[in-house]
Amino acid sequence: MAEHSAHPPAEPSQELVSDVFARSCTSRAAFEDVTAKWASLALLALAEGGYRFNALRRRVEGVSEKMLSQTLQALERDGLVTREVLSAIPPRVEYALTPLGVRAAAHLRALADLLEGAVPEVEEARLAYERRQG
Amino acid sequence: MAEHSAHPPAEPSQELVSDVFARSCTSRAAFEDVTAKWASLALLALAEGGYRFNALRRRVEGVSEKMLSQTLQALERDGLVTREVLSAIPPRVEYALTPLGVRAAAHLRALADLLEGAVPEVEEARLAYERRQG
DNA sequence: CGGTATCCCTAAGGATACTG
DNA sequence: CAGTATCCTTAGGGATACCG
Repeated sequence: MAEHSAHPPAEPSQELVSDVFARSCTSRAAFEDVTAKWASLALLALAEGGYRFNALRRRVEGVSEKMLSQTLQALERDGLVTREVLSAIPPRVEYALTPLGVRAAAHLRALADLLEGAVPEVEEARLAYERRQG
Repeated sequence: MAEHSAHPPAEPSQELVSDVFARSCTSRAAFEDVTAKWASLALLALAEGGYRFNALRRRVEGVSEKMLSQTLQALERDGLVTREVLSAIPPRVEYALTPLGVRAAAHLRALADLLEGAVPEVEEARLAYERRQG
C-alpha cells in the first residue's frame, strides 16, 4: 500500500546483500546466464528430465549445435547443470539439472506457464499497440 | 518419482496449448522478450514502482538510452508495461507494469532472489569448473 | 553420437549528437 | 526530460567441416 515513494532497496538489510542490479555482482552474471536466449529454454527442457545432447537440441527448437554447447557450458559452470559422459560406443552424454538448477527452472516454468496462458492477452495488446502507432 | 521415460508434453491436454518451445508461438516470442538481456532487469525495477525514463535508466545499471527505449517499447507492445506521457514542461513520461507485467515480474523476482542467495554456491561451482578444465 | 573449430554475416548494442 | 537518429564496433549466432 505504499504510495510511490522509495523505489530502491526498501529495507537496509544486515547481510551483505548481493544485488542483481549491480553490474559486477555474481548474481547479475548468473541471472543473465539463466535468462539468456537459449539458456532458459534449455533449463525448461531439462526440468522435464535428463536429456542427451541431440535430444535436447531437438526439444529446444531452433538452437544450433554451437549455441546449445556454449549455453550448456555456461550453465554447467554456474552449477545449474551437470554433464555426465558415459564412455561407450557410440558416446553418450547426459545433461541434467542440479538442485539449484531445479529451483531456477521452476521459476522459469512458472513464468512460461503465465505467458502461455496469456497469449490472447498479449496478442490483443499487440493489435492495440499497432492501432496506436502503426 | 518417474524413472526417466516420457520427456515431452507429459499429458495430452484438451485445450489448444500454446507452447513456449514452439518457434512460431506467441508465447515463445513473449518469453524471449521478457527474458531478454535488459527486459528482465527493467521489469524487476518496475516491480518496485513506477519509474520515469532516466530514473529507470539509472536503476538498471549499464543500459544505454537506446536499448532501454527499445526494451520498453517491446514490453509495452506485449502488454506488460504501460507508458504514460504527462504533457508538461519539462516532459514527464511514467512507466509502470500492467497486471500481467506484475505477475511476470513476480516470477523474475523469485528467480533473482534465488540467484542472489546462491552466490556462494555459484562461485564455488565456477571454481570447481575451472579446476576441472582450466 | 557429441561435440569443437572455422568461417562468415547479421544484428545487438554502445557513443554521440540532435530534436520536441 | 525523454527520447530518436546516426554511426560504428563487437559479438551473437548459423553453416559447414572435421575429430574423438
